Amino acid sequence: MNKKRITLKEIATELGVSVSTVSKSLNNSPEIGEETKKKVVAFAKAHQYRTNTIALSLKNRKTKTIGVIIPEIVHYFFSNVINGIENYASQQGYNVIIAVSNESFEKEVLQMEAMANGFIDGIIISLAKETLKKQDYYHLQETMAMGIPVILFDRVTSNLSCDKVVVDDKSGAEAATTFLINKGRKKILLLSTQDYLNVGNHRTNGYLDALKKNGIFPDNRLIIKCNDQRSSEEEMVVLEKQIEALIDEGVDFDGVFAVNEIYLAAALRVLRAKNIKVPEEVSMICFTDGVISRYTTPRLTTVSQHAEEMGITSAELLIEKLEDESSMDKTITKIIQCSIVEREST
Amino acid sequence: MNKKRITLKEIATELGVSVSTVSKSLNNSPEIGEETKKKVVAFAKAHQYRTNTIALSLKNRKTKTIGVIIPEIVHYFFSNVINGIENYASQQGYNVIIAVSNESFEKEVLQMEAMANGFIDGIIISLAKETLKKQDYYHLQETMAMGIPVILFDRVTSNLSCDKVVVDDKSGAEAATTFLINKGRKKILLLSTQDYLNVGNHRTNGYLDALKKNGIFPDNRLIIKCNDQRSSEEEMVVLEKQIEALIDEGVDFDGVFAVNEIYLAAALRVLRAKNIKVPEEVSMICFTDGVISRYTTPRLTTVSQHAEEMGITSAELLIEKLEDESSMDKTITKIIQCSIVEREST
DNA sequence: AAATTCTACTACAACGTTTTAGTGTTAATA
DNA sequence: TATTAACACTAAAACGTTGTAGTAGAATTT
Repeated sequence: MNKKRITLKEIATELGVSVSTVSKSLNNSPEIGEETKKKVVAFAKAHQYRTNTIALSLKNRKTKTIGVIIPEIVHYFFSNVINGIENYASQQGYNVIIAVSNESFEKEVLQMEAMANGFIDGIIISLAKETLKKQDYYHLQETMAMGIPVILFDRVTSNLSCDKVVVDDKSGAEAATTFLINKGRKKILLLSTQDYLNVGNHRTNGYLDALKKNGIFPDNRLIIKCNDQRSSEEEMVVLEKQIEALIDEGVDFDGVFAVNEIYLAAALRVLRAKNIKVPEEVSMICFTDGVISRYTTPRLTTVSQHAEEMGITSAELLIEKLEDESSMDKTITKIIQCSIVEREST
Repeated sequence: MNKKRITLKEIATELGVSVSTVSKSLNNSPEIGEETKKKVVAFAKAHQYRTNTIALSLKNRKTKTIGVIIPEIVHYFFSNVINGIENYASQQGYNVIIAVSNESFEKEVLQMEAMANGFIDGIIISLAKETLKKQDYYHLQETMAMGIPVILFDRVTSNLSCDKVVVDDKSGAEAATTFLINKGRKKILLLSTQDYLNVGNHRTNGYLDALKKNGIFPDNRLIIKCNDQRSSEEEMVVLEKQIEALIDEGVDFDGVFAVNEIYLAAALRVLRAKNIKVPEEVSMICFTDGVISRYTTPRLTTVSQHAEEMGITSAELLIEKLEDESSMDKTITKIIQCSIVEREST
């Protein structure tokens, strides 16, 4: 029960030397004689001296801690990004503080302020849906003005001038759609989100481009834009009903492209209920290479966004900004390419 | 571009008063005259004064930050626990630092040391598989000896005397098994883990107890203990092969109880391939009320461990220890009851 | 008028480090 | 022998707060 950690001062008085001597000995400074150094180091080890990081931070104005704000943590993509960030950061001697905005603008602002006042050297953030809808970025501008570097990932905005890491959503969607077309599919159902989410927007554009390049005229009845509500459970029921209605109305399709695996899983459930064979009759592909895709029957072909790589890249960008003063001025946007993971649904 | 935050000292010289006057004014101390207070507060607001948390932490020896170490973050259960912790903590004005042990003993020790030397007031941890196998808890004892409160959750050990939050795994498993028995099933396949994971152990015992209480003699061929390897992808292939072999050998079963949803999803794939109807011919239930269970066909009936509640409870326990000195001596173990979420697989 | 109490402040130590600028010795150089 | 250099160390400031103790001057009491 040592309760209290020993300090430099205590070691100093105990050993009859000055505080500076102790500090320098422990930092192996050439100013101190070998004898003394040995003595101090031995004593420190024996008493389990651990340098007080807080005092250090106060002195250096660096905390070696980076803050991450994400919309959700129970989420395959975001938890993978965190994983990447945490991996790279801890390897570089940085701690990671996590905050969750829960897709709420207000909470995002609160969390951001808490962080900016707190222990962090820089922030990595993916914007909440509400923030994107509101287009209010004052809290971000404020922390940037305080000299705190901010990295935006995935959910970004062009209204902010800072480093960004994004997925090449459009070309990923184009590739996915083209993938289905190359399998001979022409009537491809798109399950997307509302347009204010740039993610959904880009993916829809990629889909349309792929059709155009292949001389297929888009059919509006085959484009469903899900109304992203808070409760995804209910959202799914609505989506399933929509797809069912489509089939009942006799709208025909031979492929499905969804902007996330949940939407595609919902579609798959409907098709199975209707006894439509996948992939024979309908070929399916989606964004988010998550857990669901691996455990449905058939397993889903997906577009992987390389979430972990995004995390690592974001952390790299931030830590470079933190360690190299001169990198503060320029802002970089890194684009992560998607890749298709083929499974049984195509 | 304010770059640097204003300090008390700067406000003081600017206003021609002392630093203490500024500090006291901002803390609304009665020692200071109303006039001066107003002046200081106005100036501070105008210059966006934000108190420096690090200096405060150094002074108070409190960081208002709690550390969480989990085996994995891309994991439905753990990310939900984090969610609970983060929610409660941020509501109580605490920050949350996350570290991932990746199921490795070595990394757990490293992370623990980093945290103990760092910015945290207390630690919430779920032990890595390797740690449980090794049964080496020195790093935990050491940080506890330093006076840092530690809360263990889910993956706990009786060798450590500290607060714990656990799921009632045994009775949850018993309830799940009984649930199948009540549906008229007698030959229930158990998919569990190696015994050194107390979690798997408890659940196996719950399963056996349920059988015994219902006068069913356990069949060893119906108990599969998966070898938990690093790569869960390969692990699944092995498990699927095992189940397939079982069926091919003519070992008959009419129910499956798995200790997590991945195992059950694997089983479901095999049954579908063999054209065995779920739930008509085989009734299925598993632990982990995660995303997979909601999107398979049929949806899986599960035992929910109330992960978020575990997180909240852990955070409550820790914060109480931090804020109330007198609570430091006694150690509490909180047991979270499971509950069954019935879906289509039973 | 002298003593006491308020009022409205200020000075300074402390939290635990690191770092810059010394300060005596002793050894080497001119 | 006087000067300089090297060595091994110490003192003190600084990082930004807060809280305790102290201090003028005014107001009140005796």
